[in-house]
Amino acid sequence: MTRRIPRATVARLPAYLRHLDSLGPGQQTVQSSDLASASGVNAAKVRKDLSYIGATGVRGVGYDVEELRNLILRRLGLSTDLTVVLIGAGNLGSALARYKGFDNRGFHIVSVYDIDPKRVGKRIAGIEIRHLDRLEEDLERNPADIGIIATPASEAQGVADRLIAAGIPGILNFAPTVIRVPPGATVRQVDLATELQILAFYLGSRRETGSTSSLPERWRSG
Amino acid sequence: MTRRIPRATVARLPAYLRHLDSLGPGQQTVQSSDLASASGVNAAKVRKDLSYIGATGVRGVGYDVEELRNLILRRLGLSTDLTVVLIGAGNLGSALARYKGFDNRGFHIVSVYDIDPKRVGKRIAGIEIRHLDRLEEDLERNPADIGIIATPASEAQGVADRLIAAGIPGILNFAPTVIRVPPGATVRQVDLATELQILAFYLGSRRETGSTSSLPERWRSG
DNA sequence: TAGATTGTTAATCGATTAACAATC
DNA sequence: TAGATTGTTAATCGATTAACAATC
Repeated sequence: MTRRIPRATVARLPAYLRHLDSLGPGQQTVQSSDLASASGVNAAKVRKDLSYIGATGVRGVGYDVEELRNLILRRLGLSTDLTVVLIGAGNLGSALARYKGFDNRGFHIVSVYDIDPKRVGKRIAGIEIRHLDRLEEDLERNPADIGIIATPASEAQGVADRLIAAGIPGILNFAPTVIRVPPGATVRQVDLATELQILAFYLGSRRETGSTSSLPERWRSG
Repeated sequence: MTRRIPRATVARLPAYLRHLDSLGPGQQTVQSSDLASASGVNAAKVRKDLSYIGATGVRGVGYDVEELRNLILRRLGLSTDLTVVLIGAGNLGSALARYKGFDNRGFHIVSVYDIDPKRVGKRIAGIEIRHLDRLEEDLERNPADIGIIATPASEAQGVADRLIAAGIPGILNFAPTVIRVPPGATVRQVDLATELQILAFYLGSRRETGSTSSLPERWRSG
């Protein structure tokens, strides 16, 4: 019954969810074409994605918004809230600790760790910064679902090893380095500078081909 | 000669670059297998990627580190530094303004904008926060290459429209909403909560299949 | 020459899309 | 019934990989 869900489909489900959340309470149904234009894909792909997760719509009508929303949440494993520990209370780590988009969507940062004595003991967004030495004992008492790494690159692999040894199955890594985890654990990598570098490539090719002049009138500069 | 470089290849070039940058000055050559293990892909794929950008190695030896580094930089359009404007000096925006990884890799944030009177006039990382009303006149005087959007979702599309009308060809969007740009312009989307949601899926399937017990000994918790 | 590693082919795999029958 | 939209097939496209000849 539940076939394997392709990676590319999983990566699009949050976008569908975001669109469903943006609809007013009056909107009881949604069409594949709506979801498609709201998430920048083809309508056929939306229907295929939804069929992978076992969603069924009504021909001539569309999909029930509430039902679809619940199904996506369930399939993503978000039926219950998840707890998160954050390692690294520097510049980026502090911003992540304060970021409202996590709590809003059911990800609760329960503790923040650092090794800098100037930071340990202070609070960010109401959460006390604890010394990284406490990580294992804390996690033994209160297991968490996800670890976010916002340390310098040099520390990232070591921190990841400790998180996984302490039973954390999933890591979101913001340090600009690839980290290795054993089978069964999962990492996702977000590298901010890499995003700009990829963007630079597409600007570069645009400049070379001189495609500025092919921009529609209203978009042209000057 | 220069064939089109596949999207997936472009997305991996920054990872190769990062590995080359991590090598000591003693390392004059690098093998496809090194690059592969450092960036989590197959060695054949590395060689294919490198052949797309026109890199040539020496059979039995490998690739020249310095030459390869320069070639990747050139192909990504990073031979010269790029200028960046940042819109939104809130929590995340401020962290991005202070993020050292941008400047280090040749992306210079030249100005920061906000509409909140409590923020306008203050400084982050030495850069004065200007009122968003000034955006167009500033960009006319000093064109920029990239705009980073770190506003609330509700403002993101409007800001993107203004950036593009003012001649900015590339946007990195951190607001949790899809933004549309005309052909010729490029957007990349980074949605922090989406990353956690995708991660949650893989934890979920792990829990269901009970694969904890298949983890190698040293990784098991407890 | 012997050993090593590239460069490329060909097979495979997975994702995307057009198109249309099914059916509300 | 007529109109609309799903669900799925089949074709296409693009990315990945094993394998090995080429060659330093």
